[in-house]
Amino acid sequence: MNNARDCQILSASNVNSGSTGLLQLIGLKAFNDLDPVEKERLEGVHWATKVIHGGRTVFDQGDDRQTVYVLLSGWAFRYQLLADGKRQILDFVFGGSLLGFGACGANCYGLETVTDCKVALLPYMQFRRLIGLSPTLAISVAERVSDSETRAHEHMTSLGRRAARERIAGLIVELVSRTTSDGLAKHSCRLELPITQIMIGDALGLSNEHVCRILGKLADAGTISFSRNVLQVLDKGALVQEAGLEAEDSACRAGNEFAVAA
Amino acid sequence: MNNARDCQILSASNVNSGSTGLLQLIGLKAFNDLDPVEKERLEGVHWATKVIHGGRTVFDQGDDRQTVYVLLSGWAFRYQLLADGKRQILDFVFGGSLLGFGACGANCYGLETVTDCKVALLPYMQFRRLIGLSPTLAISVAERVSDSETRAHEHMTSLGRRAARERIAGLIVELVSRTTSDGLAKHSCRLELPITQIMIGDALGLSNEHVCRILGKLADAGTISFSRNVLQVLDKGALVQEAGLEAEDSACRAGNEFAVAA
DNA sequence: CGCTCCATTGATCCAGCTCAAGCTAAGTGG
DNA sequence: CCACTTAGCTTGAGCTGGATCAATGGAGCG
Repeated sequence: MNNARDCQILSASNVNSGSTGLLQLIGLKAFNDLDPVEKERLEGVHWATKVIHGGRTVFDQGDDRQTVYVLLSGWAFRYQLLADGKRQILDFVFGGSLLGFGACGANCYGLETVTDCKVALLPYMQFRRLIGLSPTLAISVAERVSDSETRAHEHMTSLGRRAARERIAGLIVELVSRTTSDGLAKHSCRLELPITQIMIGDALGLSNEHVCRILGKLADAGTISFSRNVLQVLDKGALVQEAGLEAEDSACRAGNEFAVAA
Repeated sequence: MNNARDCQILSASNVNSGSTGLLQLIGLKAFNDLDPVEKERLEGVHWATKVIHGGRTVFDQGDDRQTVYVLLSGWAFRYQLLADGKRQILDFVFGGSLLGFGACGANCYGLETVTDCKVALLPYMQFRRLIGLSPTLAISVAERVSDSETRAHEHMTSLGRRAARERIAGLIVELVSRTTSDGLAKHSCRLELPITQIMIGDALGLSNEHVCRILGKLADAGTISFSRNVLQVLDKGALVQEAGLEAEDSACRAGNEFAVAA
């Protein structure tokens, strides 16, 4: 998906691969701007990397925090399960996401891969110590978490106050805008979404049957097509309108506008 | 509500009142453990404090970030509005909450006071610079945001996958456990909740009529009573069961278990 | 080839919404 | 002190969006 981005970052730098996770977190520019002391500290840490196959549970809700992951490539999702087996997908994550970090001692969500995923990882306590030594990293972490919180808030609003059709259109808009850098601008686009309708349902609080019906209706209307994991947005404007966005939310999209002018 | 806690913190310290916001953020213990350099930096910053009356909008969704607030006492809530006027309350906040912080340039939610609120505040850019100078503060911020994200995730799961009755019971359990230090333990308790049924509905994605009916049913069952802003939990066990919790979620409750052993 | 997972379509049902109306209580101004 | 207003609570009746149940049809895969 956005492996392209990873490769760029990797090829643009001459850092040893043990710092890949770090780079994903703070970005190449911030890394180059680091003061020498901090840079040395951060570079001294070796991040393990590993590939996890698709459809695997990386950790479960309730597990003790042992590891912090930075997703380098591939798709995964975070979820919570209820006693009766119902599942809520909290969000879909891909390149750059920080996973497994949190204030309390246990993970409050599970993580499952969708496609094969490359991850960088660090023992939790080591990561913890590291952010105490590097303000730049600490700020990046705060920002990552804040981004994710913002996404959670948008998602909550959809679940609580939007109809099924709006939720689905909204999710598509979100995924397109997060996975492509230019998808937002174009009238139409084509994009591989490795997720099932069941996952869409679990993310949006809908049954898979209903998701299917509504995707069908959106297709009938000529707004999108979605089959065999290939999504085509045929009419961006109509889709955004279906999502009930447009006016609002345009506010919070951009990345880190505030550089830290220390 | 938990003014008690504030007062404790204030009286236990001999710090000038300009640091109140800071103390709420990082806690008294962490403050005393600070290394001298960092402590001096943090103490050099004067936080303004101010009282905002109940029922006021502090900032709107979409407003530029200008100020970071730390809520010292009182109740408020964060919300998002849709084009058609529907409102989603993201969460209720009270003493200790960090508000208005985020990675993007504009606030993604609005903030409205419920009761009169005392807040400590700092210009956004100044706060930004400050966390760049103090890893301890940066970590606190990351943890605050992470706590809030965790709450958002729980809330999302309720909205997406739980029935109205479970959502309402769950919200009550959450509020009781967040506002009291011992309410969790007792079989029954009494507590002033300054929120309306309309707010409960907007938080849980329900109509106020439905909230009313279900509160009535929970009262009929002898689980709670709620009138004139006074909530009584009569049967804690039954309430928790109604919420469909118990097994899960016990995991993520405690505060900061990981001290930074640098 | 058979298994399993997912998508699709139809039929039925119900939780929660909407609309409507009356009630209570706290202001508020004369 | 009372009339009037306003905001929130309560209750009833009917409707509907989306769930549930059931059955069928691919499609990858061991």
